[in-house]
Amino acid sequence: MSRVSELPSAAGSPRRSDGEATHAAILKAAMQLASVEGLGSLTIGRLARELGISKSGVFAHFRSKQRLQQETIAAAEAIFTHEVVEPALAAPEGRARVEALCASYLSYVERGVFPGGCFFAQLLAEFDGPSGGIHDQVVIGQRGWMGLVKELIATAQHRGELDADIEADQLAFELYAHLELANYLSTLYRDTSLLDRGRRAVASTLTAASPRGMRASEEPSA
Amino acid sequence: MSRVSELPSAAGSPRRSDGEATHAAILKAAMQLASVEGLGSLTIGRLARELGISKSGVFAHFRSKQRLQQETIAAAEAIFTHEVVEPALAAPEGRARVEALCASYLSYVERGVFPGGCFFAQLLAEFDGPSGGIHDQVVIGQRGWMGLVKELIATAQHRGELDADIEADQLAFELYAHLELANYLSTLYRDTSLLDRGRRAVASTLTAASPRGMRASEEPSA
DNA sequence: TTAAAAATCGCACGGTCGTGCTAATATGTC
DNA sequence: GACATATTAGCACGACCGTGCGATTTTTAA
Repeated sequence: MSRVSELPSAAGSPRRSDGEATHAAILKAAMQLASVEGLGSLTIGRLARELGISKSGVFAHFRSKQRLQQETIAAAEAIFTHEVVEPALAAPEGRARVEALCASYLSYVERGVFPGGCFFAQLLAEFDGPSGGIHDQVVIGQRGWMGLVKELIATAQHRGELDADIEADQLAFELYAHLELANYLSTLYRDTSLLDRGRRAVASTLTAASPRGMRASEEPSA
Repeated sequence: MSRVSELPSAAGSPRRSDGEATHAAILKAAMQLASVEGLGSLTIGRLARELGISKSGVFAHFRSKQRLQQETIAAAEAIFTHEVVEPALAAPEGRARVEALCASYLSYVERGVFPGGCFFAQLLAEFDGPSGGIHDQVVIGQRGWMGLVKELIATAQHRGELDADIEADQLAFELYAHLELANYLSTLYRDTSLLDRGRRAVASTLTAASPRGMRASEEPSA
């Protein structure tokens, strides 16, 4: 579970403890840098400079730049899962869990888990062009996120807590859109209060998706 | 009106016709490249290679890379205004104009006016960090767009075509969010049918924002 | 304690970047 | 047609990029 950075390397290499620490330190710096300036401006020389080690010292840990990028994404995924997905799954199944996921995402942006806002929103915009292997990795991650949102919505619908006549895909799109733009604007303007627009948008979208007959009172607890 | 690329150069230089043509060709290629791979990977050498002219030939037209970036953004703004804003302003004032703006934006993405989707969505994500002068230019452009959406909404509210109790800023945020995500996803998956999610999201948001008493029938013409 | 191997460094390579400088060439004006 | 000058090419520079290689240092297991 906690062994994240094990892409297919595995076998004949007993890692040394100091090496593992450096490896982790590099990935941490890489995630911060990439979340602010994008994976594209993630540079081996720059990481080395910032960490006070040599370029070769950094390079030796990933034997190509692509590998460094992949591991950075994987490490960020682990953090995202821990900071956003797991807290939401702790909420009771159904509509509450949908709300928890949205709240959890906005809080993750607000707390500055990554200094440049949501790590994956950055990726989404950066690799919309077919830029090789990274593009596919981004698509897979995106699909997973969208799938999760949709799944939680569908469950809420089965429980009668959201209008079952609304396509889950469509509702997922709308919630996702609010989360993303809240992230972008709050990052661009460096103003976390903009996240409240996202919160209100999520709330009003969910209100509009309440099952028929449960309307008229706009909010359950306002 | 059509003289776009006149940043403060103006005075003592009567441009020659061939030079002006090259200048325009460079900007065209620059916009295409930047919309697909971002302003960051806009490179003088690469532009030269693609256009079959020398690096110095490109460089001479903008006397710094920053200037090239600024002019590229300015040129893209002109196209955006022509392709999105002006058609919307041709629609009758009020709610219709709000709908026209959203439709016009999504159509602009769909038609592939820029090969990498919306030029400014790319910028929004790329310069969320404080990366110098370009950042400010992006903020200004963003503010202008958001202001336009908000203004059209406010007008529709004054005319009683949208619920005046909803904050115009909030409604603008929600519509904008749908447009942006539709752009991102359709670009990422290279599937323009994803834009229909945006269209439906816009429609349902506007329906939910209809003035009180005009509800119950979900769509005016469905 | 010693030996194997992992971690790190220093150095070098070819490539591309942005940017100057000078020289050749094309255009538009008188 | 000639002259001024805008345009473009050619070349060089220093900086940084990713990547390889050998030497050195540090950890760890026998």
